[in-house]
Amino acid sequence: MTTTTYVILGLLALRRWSTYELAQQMKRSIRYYWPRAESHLYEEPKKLVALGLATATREDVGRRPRTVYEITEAGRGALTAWLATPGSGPLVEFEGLVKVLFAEQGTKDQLLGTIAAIRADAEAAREHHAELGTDLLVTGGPFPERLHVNSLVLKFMWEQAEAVRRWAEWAEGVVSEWPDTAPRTGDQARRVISTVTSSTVDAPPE
Amino acid sequence: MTTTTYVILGLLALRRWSTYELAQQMKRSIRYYWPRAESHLYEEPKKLVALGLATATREDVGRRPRTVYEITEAGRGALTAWLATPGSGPLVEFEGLVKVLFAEQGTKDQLLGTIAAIRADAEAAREHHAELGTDLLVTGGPFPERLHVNSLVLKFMWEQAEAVRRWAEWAEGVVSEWPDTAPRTGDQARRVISTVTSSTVDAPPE
DNA sequence: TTCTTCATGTAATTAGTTACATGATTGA
DNA sequence: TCAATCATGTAACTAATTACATGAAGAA
Repeated sequence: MTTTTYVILGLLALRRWSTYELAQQMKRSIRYYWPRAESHLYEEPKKLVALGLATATREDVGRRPRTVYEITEAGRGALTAWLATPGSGPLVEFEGLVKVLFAEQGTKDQLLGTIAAIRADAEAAREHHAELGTDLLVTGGPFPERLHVNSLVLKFMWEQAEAVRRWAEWAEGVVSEWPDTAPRTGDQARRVISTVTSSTVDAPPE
Repeated sequence: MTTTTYVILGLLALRRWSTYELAQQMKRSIRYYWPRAESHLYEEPKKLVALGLATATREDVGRRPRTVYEITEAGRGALTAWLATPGSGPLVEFEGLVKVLFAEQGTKDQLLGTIAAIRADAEAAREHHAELGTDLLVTGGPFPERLHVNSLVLKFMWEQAEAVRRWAEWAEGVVSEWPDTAPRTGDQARRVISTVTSSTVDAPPE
């Protein structure tokens, strides 16, 4: 049982889904904090069936079969048990930031390009979350009775995207004042770092 | 060549390292945005050598051999070329948030425990970044001439951790007012969501 | 001397990805 | 009726992890 398996199990606790529907639902928001390849999702629920936590039903669409999954009582028990231990904190993989770290090996334009891409990315994510929010407000979404938990998650995602966007905007300003990316004595860098170390006790900046 | 390979290559551009030193350096900060198992780092530089981007030197410590790697000119070229294309945006994997999403399948205490763990995690990360910052200010770090790029990266990491911490604090307040985690009509949730959707044009909240 | 921690890897396993394949449906 | 897209998977591959092993150095 991986976290991915429990994600499927959690969705199955809400209703029965075909695998394709599960994949679509993941696209809607979960993939932003639990990203998995679509094709992988066709494999995962089989584990649940093998463990007796879900049942699979073969249905026919034309001549073509599809599989619909349903949670069992044992499945609900396993899900509740899993919720008892706090999960791991956010794990971030950020290639763009690696490129910022080694920016002196490249040109200033390359660095500005890297930061601009980060910003565009963050803006797109923020837009997506805002649209999802609008949909939840207007239609209530597929599970209107779950708005209370959905709002917690949505707010988190939006704040994350916004934090990235703000950083990128700030970094663009800083870097654009540099003559190039060459090593230098770090007077400005010192000021930046001291805002970080001191704001641990002070109020957040900006 | 994966991003991990380029991370090693980037470090080799700064000086020669033994594999153990590379692993230690990754622990210092890079693993917060490019996390890899320590043992994996012993395999990765071999690829660089095979491609002619680095050279390996066997040295002896007692009867025991160790490998020290050095970048080649071809390696510097490959690194610069890699910096030309903007990398991918932040990829987040956050099991804790999945547990928040399915919180109605568990108890209110479980949810509060999950959020508390997220907060503790974020506070620890923030502390680590602040300590790293202090070290950079006091000693200059191993590469004082690189303070300008290091400050960009450090600020990003700190802001991320702080955003998570703020969210967790806020979520604790919200959830503690709930009677339980059961599904409900979402008046409060609606207010939360509308701050998200509207603040896309307005100023950031709080 | 013994224990612990530092230092340096190897081997086995696995979770996950990319690439591919193909039937069903719908709109032009 | 043709093309595009929706829907449903399978197969092959690989990047990365966990678990293990062991020598060196320093502390008790």
